[in-house]
This record gives sequence, structure tokens and C-alpha cells, in this order.
Amino acid sequence: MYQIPRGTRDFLPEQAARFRRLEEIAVALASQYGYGELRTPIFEYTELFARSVGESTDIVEKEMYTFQDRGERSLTLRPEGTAGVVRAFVENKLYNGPLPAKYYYFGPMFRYEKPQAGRYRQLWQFGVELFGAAGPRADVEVIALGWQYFQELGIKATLVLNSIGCRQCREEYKKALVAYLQGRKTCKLCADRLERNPLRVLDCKEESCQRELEEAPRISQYLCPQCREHFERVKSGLSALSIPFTQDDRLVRGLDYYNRTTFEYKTTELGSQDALGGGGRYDGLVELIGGPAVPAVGLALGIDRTELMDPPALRREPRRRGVWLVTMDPVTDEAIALAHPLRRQGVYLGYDLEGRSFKAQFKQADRNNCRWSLIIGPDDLSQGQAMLRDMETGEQRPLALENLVELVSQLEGVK
RNA sequence: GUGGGUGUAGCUCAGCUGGUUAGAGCACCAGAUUGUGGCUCUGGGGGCCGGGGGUUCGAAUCCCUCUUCUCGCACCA
Repeated sequence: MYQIPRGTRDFLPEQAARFRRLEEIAVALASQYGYGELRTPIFEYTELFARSVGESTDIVEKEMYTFQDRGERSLTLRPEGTAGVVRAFVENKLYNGPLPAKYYYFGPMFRYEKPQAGRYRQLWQFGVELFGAAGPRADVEVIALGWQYFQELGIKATLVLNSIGCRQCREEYKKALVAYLQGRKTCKLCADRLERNPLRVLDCKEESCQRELEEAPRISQYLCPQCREHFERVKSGLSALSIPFTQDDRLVRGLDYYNRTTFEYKTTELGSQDALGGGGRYDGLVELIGGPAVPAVGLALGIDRTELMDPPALRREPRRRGVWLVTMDPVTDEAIALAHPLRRQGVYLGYDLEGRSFKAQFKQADRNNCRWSLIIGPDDLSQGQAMLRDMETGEQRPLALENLVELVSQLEGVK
């Protein structure tokens, strides 16, 4: 028997509907904030992710689905959404349009990781990217959008905030960090990171490295005056909007392109998978990808985990709706022909396709949660009428065949 | 990256120390009710007991091995 690939899943109708709702709410919210949809390919040239996400990140080092196509180009299934959006922004020269420019996306991402609850190899993200605004108000707007999403869904999330500074102050910090870590025992990978990208040591998974880091210098102590000012204004901006947050100067996040503001939405309800979403500012990335120096800030929210939180906004009471046609040979085709026009009126109409007994047909009506059963059997036809049965009360009454479609389509609960 | 658990019907699981044709509940289909759902009763279909190898007269059960799914920790969405 064929099996679904590890870390992927089928969405059966009920869960697919929940996901669709999560997407609708996200799209409505993004539109309301002035973001337009930007769809990019599911795969890009590998080089794009290596450059933008960062060569020495976990994602690029060990989590990418990379393959060669028949033209021997190296392609990679997108592990995150920002790189593709930035590529499209640059390639389509969108920086020549009015700025700031705002885009959102919703779709699957791919990471080769060990699956567990709330962690998948094909995962869904909703993200927004805001280009061309360098000031802290842009950071605040993006953070507020994500915050509102969880609020609307009724999910309890907390916001964690940090600033990792700009290129200049990070250089200072790097030096201090390297000086501190030199001579201390780190894992093999971190010894290498220490040379290539010392900041990555901060979120090393090895316990020994984490222990060594407890006393390490903190980035917050090395922010330059401009970065410090920016950070302060982001914080006061959030406070002005009554968005609560905590500060955590260990929050560096797993991608290289961030600078200044980084943030994460967290939960305590999913165990180890506590990050519902996150983002930050990435001022140098557009330039790195070949565009002009356009500042940017964005976020990405994990939809799988959001759904796992069982958002109250998704809970709906099942209600009976629609009409089930009950009929019998030899008049089955005639009855279907009479009822079928209801579908053109937007009515939910169902009927048995296998010539089952009356009893079985009523059972199907019930199981399909129909509000009404419309009975058009040989006896009814010969009397020029149909019978209408209310599946909630069991009451039944005759209906004239002449204006059947009109009568039925005006009943309550048929759509 | 690391540590556990698990695999028997579509689903949830039972099957004690190896012993005939492998069971239950739910679900499905049918009948009781030859034109009436939700309740009840009766019957029915459906299993290479995850794969391979071994021990044995005999393996779902014991041993080895591969594998699947899943959960925790770390990190991330």
C-alpha cells in the first residue's frame, strides 16, 4: 500500500475547512491592512535560499529539500516565504512603484525535519512583507497585524521582542562574543560557527553550549545609539497600541537576514513547539538579492500550529441544511429531473445513486445532515404531488409539483 | 541532533505464561418495518496479526533484524 510521505498529511474535508477558514481570516486581515497577495513559486533556485536565509543556518545546512531538474539546475522547495517575495520584489522592479509596498502570502513551505506534533515537513505559513519603510512604525504595524490575527482567532499568544542591532553594532557584539567564547568548550559545529557566524552559537542545540552561554555578553548591551532609539520606539509604539510584550535578548531567530527588530509569538500550550510565528526587520536583504537598498520588515505565522491550538473562532455548531431527494424506480430519473433545478437556485441537494431502499435513503438524508427530505415516489407522482419531510420534527406535508422548485428553494435551511 | 513508545478489521483496541477455523465495540451494508432517519434487535462483508529471517510438531504470542507511525527534549513555524 502506498503511504503518504513522512511529515506530510492529508486534509480530510473537515480539517480542510478549518484550514480554509484560517486562510480566509488571514487574507481578510492582510487586505484590511493594505497588503496585496504575492504568489511566488513553490521552488526557487537553491542559491536564493542559501544567500538570503544564510549558508550557516540550520535551514540551509540540513533542512532543505534540494533537487536537480533535468536541466541540471539546483532547485529547492521553499523552506520559508520571505526569500521568494524579495526575489519577486526585485525581479519585477516593484521598488519603482509607490513605497511602502505591502505583500502577503499563504501557502506551504518545506523543511526536512523530524516530524512531531505541530512540526511537519510540509508546513503552512501566512506571512506579510512590508518594503520601503525604515522607521519603527513599520515594525509596529507588522507586529500588530500578527497580534490581531491571534486575537481574532481567540488564541492566547504572548509576544517576545528583541533587537539584534545593525551591521555596525553587531560587529562589536560579535567581537565580544568571540572573545568570550574563545577557550571555552563548545560543540564541534559551534567551533566552526565561531569563525563563520558566531551569532549562531546563541541558538545551538547542544546543552553544553547553552551552559557556556549563560554568562556570555548580551546583544542588548552593544546596540548603537540609532538601534537603541529604534528599539525604544518600537516598544513604545506597541505599548501605545496596548499590545503587551516581553523582552528576551536571547531571541536571535534562525535566519541570517534579520537586523534590529526580531519577534516571536509564543504559546505555552503546544509543549516544545511553542513558536506560533515570528519575524523581524531585514534591511539589507533586498540589496543582497540584487535590488536597491530598500528596508523591509515582515512576519510569518505557522498555520499548522495555529490550527492545533483549536482557535475558538473556528468552532461552529453543525446545523442541518439542504434537501435530500427520496425516490424509487421506475420514477427515479423523473424525480431527479424535477429536483435537479434546485441546484441552480443554490440549494444543497443530494440523493441516492445506487437504487437503495426508502429506509436507506432516509438514513442517508439523516447522515448527510439534511434539513428536509423531498419524497417523490411513484405514488406521489401519480397524485401530482411530492411529500416534504422536516428531518428535525418528523412532520410531513404535501407539495404541489407545479411550483416545486420555487416552494422548496424558499424553505429555511436549504442552502 | 537526541531520547522514548508503537504497529492485530475502515477506526479504537483485547488476545494471559506459544496450542484448532484470530475476537470485541464503533463504523459500513442488509433485514425485522415489501414508502420513512435518529433508538432497539438480528444477520453480513471485511484481517498475508508492519516486512523478512530464526526457534518449535505448532508463532499474533518467543528471539534477531529491517521498517512504520507517533510522542518528548533541543531548535524552529
